[in-house]
Amino acid sequence: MEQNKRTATCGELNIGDVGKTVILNGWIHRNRDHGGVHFLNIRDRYGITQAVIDEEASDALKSAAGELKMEYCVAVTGIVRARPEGMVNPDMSTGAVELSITDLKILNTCPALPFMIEGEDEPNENLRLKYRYLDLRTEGMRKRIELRHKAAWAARSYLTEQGFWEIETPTFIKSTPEGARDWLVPSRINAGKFYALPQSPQLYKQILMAGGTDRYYQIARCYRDEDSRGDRQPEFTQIDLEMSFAGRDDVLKLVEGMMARTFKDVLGIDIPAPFPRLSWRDAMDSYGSDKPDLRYEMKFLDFAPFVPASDFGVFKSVLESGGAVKAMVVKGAGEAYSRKKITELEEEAKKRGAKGLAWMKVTPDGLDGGVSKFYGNQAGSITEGLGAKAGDLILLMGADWKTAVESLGAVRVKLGKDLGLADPNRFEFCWVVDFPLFEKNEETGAWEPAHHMFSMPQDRFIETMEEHPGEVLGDLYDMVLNGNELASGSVRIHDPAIQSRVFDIVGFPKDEAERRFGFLLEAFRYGAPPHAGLAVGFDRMVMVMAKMETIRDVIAFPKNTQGISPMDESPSEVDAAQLADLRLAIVPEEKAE
RNA sequence: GGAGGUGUAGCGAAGCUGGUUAUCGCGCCGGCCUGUCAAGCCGGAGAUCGCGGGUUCGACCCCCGUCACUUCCGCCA
Repeated sequence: MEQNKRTATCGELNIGDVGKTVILNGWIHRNRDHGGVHFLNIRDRYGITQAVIDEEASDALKSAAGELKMEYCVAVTGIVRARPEGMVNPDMSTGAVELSITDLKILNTCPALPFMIEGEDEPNENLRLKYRYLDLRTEGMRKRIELRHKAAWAARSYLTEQGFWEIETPTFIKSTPEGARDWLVPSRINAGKFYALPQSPQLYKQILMAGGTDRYYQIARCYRDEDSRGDRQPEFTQIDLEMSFAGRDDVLKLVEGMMARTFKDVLGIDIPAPFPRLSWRDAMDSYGSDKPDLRYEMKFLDFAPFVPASDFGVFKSVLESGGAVKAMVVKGAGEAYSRKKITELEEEAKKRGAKGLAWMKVTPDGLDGGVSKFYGNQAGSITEGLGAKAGDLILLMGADWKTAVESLGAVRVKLGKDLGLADPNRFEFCWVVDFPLFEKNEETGAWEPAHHMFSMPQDRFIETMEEHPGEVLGDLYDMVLNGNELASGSVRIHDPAIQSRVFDIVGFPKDEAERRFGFLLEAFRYGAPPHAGLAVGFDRMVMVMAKMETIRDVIAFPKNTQGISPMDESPSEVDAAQLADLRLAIVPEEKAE
């Protein structure tokens, strides 16, 4: 008798199953009691199936069904039957059939819900996080978690086929000065000493290369004690990889293949490779960002040629002091952008240090509004030079080069959003390469590593890099997708002599280097191979694939922006005995600095 | 560390320029209903308007402070 019944999922039943007796395990998604006939939508991970208790059902069954509330966990047994003529629901994958219930078992009950599963209104995020187990029952979360799994699976398959080994590296490590703050873990056995949680497996993967591993990857949890953002969590996941006897182009080619494979397997989308490459300088100069969104054009143009012949003093003095004047043409925005909306754009620019944002509109008769009175006499050559047409808005930014491009870049991003230029269905990858290796700290005047201290200067700079550190370009590369920095990597230094010179340039004391990561430098002395690698921000990648705005929506149990998990209320205080064990004491707030 | 936004029944929102019995939808509770699928109809309960202070005859509304959430800047190789 039992062999005639089988467990089915709520997503699989269709017209071919008519006549079968099946058991559905799931949750009461919707409950529609019509008095005579009673409909139940049973939901599980696979879908929703309508189950029916007919007028003719036994009183026992009817009264059991009367107990049901939303999200009760149930096992229903019944016979699959075709829905009556005209009752097929074309919006449901199982809409041609329904289950005529013969037996109903309540596996667990559920109180009134804090929010409805798949309700008309989305509850606020903190409530979703507090009841994440309910949120995970929604189709959206379920699909995103599935997508994440598939993306990890695709990456793993690809890298395995390419000869990579997945190797786990420690998550209790030595604190290293990498820029971001380390999370610290106190050691009980070695009281007074701390492990750090890794910001990335960087040092270990380089040591794996020294260990002859050749090709390593890891889907690695990383930890950074910095303020949260929509795309930043205190713990996050990277696809971390490293290759020996490889240079930049080997890594880029491999990762292009990995992206193509992942997008094909998960979304069925063909990603054309190779990806366009932009130098850091060109990316900044044309888009004002080292992670440009290439789904829309709006490249910056040089406005300097038009400055000398005008009386607009601001731009003149900018050029005299060695700055830049950049123009951006916003197609067809002349009408839509009132003074008020332009002020909003200006605010965006001011956040990045700009003093203002100049503008003018192109009309059939020339230039109008804003600074047009200074440039009207050059209207023809300006519109021609910038490729602007009647109806366009011209935005102008003058400042030192960095401030000019970065602030206009912020305006470009805001326009992209406001005007809906960023098509969510497009995926535009690019590489940004040739980053400067060193950056001057404006306050101290000291040279600092722009990325980290283990990245290789490009060959042509090595011999003389001490002379002009600011001009040295590194073998560094970022992968960018739709304005998101999705991956970052570099060719690493494997030569202790070069490493030592880099330490000198950034003023990193030898003895401290020895103390902090002497083990790595030591490893390099023992025939370490040249190597290069990269790490993909896995959460961000999945976020973009899922067309979400925040990585919290693609992480099963994220922290909120305050670093708190509303569900389990971590972080929490610990009791005195635990602290005593660790020989730690809490400094009262008023005494702390 | 800084700037902006939000906070009104379990949930999502409305509440105008200071005077309302604080409104609506969903959910919840009770009743009716043989075909719904966001079921429908009738009835009901449920709100110290985030918290504290102030101005005022009178505050959801104005002011000050504070807390929470959130976006952005700083920060984040």
